[in-house]
Amino acid sequence: MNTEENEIIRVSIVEDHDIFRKRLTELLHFYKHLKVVLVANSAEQFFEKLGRTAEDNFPQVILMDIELPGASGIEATFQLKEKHPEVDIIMFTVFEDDERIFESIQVGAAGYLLKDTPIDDVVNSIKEIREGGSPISPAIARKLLTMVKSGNTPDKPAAERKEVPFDLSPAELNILEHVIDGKSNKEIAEDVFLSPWTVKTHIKNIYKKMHVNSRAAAVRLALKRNIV
Amino acid sequence: MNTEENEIIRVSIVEDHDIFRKRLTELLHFYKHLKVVLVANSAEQFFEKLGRTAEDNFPQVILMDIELPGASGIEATFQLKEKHPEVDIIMFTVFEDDERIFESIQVGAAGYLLKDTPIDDVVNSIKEIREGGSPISPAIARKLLTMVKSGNTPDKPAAERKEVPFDLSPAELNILEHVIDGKSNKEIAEDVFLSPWTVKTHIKNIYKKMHVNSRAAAVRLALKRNIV
DNA sequence: TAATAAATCACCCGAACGGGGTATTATTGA
DNA sequence: TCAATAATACCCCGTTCGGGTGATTTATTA
Repeated sequence: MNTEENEIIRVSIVEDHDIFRKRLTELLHFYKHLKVVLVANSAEQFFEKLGRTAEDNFPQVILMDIELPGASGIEATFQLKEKHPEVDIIMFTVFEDDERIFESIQVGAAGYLLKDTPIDDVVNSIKEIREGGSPISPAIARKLLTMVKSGNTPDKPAAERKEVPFDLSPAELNILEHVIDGKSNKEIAEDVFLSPWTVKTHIKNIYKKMHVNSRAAAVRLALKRNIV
Repeated sequence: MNTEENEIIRVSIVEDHDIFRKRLTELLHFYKHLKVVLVANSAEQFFEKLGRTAEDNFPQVILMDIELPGASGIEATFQLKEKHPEVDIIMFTVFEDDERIFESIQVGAAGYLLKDTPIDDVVNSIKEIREGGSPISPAIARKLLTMVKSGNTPDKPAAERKEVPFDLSPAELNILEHVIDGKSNKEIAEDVFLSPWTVKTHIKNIYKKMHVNSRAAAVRLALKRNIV
């Protein structure tokens, strides 16, 4: 779409495994149309460094490990996409985990590669994703096909996909449901036997966790992601 | 699963394009672990020949052209799977057609390959499908990924995705979408080039039609009923 | 046990919301 | 053609919301 032949693509690597991260960084340095602008070993460090990054050095493509200590790569991807939807994210994993593929797609990752993908393919994927593509390892593609066949799709059954995103507390989850029902804080307070102030506090915390700032947005997100 | 190293796999080809069919047949003959037991140029001929096939010569894997004259390859796959669910079917196509991918999967095809797939990959796919895999061309895998991302899944039939309850006017529908996006009246007004007062009036009318009295409730109803 | 985190309650403020009106134009359709 | 119906715009008023700040209590766990 927007890639000139010799444009330099700014790449970022988020990976906790020291050796893997170093080797990958070194390898990418051999490709002169790529520039590794930011390397982090955790989501926290990534965001911390990102905050100190100048606009013209902002990463365009991020290779994100799906298994990160602390905030997972999926959570990090979600947060990043909220703020910077224009950034392309490729998830990296050693696993062919069903759930995580869909989760990654849902939070906005466009690509999904196994860690043993040959470096040339990784580099091609970076280019491809910049052009609007969705690079994906063949092994994962097959998995995906199987999932689609069995109807195990993300928008579908709530029953089969049970986990709770945004790690909302039980109380928060409960209150969120009331919000979805269109109730006011006062009404909710009466229902759950809490002070309206407390309900309000909970809702503020829910907003923070979900990265929204209104009831409508919270309802939409909650329903879209089936957390009710 | 059930493949011994030197088992001979019986393969069938259903393809109306004469030259392509012949070339493919010839190519497969070079692989001694494959045996082309049945070649047809249409679904009708295929079933006709199949009826006269002895049990011990029954095809185990079928390479089926998706674009057949008369009954399509999808229709043929459906019928064949009814009678012989144990047969593995790989759909062959020159197109990367969205609908057909899902249709093929739905009727029971396990693999989906582009016709320009290198012969070696075709042969590998035949082996793979016998082992319970789902061979798929990378280009198609990407398409599939995009489809899953956009939620354009076959399980949500196109029909029920479209209906518009509450007979909201186009303007109201438009504004409702903005509400679902969590926007304020003022923001919506700017987006749709209307006065905030007008937006408010519209929203009040939307509430009346939907029998709700808050944004959150409207969002929930709209999403539950797929108005958007 | 000491430090931390989570849950609860409280207050202020400005902005946005929802509900009740009224009025002016099209547009249409009987 | 004339009446009904949208669509548009505006006002008032009381309520609710969202954000910021901070206190107290209760697990939790390091």
